[in-house]
Amino acid sequence: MDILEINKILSNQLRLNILDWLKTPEDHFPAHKELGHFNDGVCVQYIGTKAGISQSTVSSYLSSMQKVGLITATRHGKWTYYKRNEEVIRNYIEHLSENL
Amino acid sequence: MDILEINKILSNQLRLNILDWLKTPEDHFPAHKELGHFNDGVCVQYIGTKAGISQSTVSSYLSSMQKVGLITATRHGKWTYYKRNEEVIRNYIEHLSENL
DNA sequence: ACTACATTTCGGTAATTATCGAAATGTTTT
DNA sequence: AAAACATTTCGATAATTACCGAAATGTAGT
Repeated sequence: MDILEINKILSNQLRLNILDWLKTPEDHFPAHKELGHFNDGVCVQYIGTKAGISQSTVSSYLSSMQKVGLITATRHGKWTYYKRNEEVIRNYIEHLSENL
Repeated sequence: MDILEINKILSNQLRLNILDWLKTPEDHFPAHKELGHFNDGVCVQYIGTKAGISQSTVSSYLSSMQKVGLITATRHGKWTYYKRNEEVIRNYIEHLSENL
């Protein structure tokens, strides 16, 4: 668990927003046409549109977030879906409680 | 409580170190000649020396940390002593638990 | 294996943060 | 109120991060 890296990721408002939106995808994104559910989260395109940033930027944000474990990626057909990794998030906070 | 600002401050290793050292000053700093205790924390000079950064840099770090409330400053004679503000730190973590 | 479309990677520039030394300012004690 | 010393503020430059558009790559269905 690289606390410093996670903190860096959490020091950007857009990335905080993304993490927040992913808590309740149904409140922030249209249901995906093909899947009709959010079991594996939300696809890159929807997140980028919502955030108002380019595909390349959102992709880079998401992969950095995935790298430290905050979110997980699942591929369904053409799309990659991202969702929160609640366990890692919980661990992170737990770690802060003990060490900050 | 400005979570984003606090996260930014916590995304620097040196500032994390400072916060850590201030948990047990007696383990990391010499007892101050004039005071002989750490009730109000540690002076800027000692922290800067320990961190290996210039006075201006450490001063800027400390004031940014104070600005968001993570530490408090107390002046004793010629020196300004800084110590952790445990309440704010606890609140921050509590806030993360509920909102991250 | 080609098309159509989604996603990622690759340079590139603008904005922010890191960090310094020097100058300015504050405090205590003469 | 001047000396001696501590601390903060003020530019300046190096390093990092924020983003973008274009090119490259991956995938599903012809």
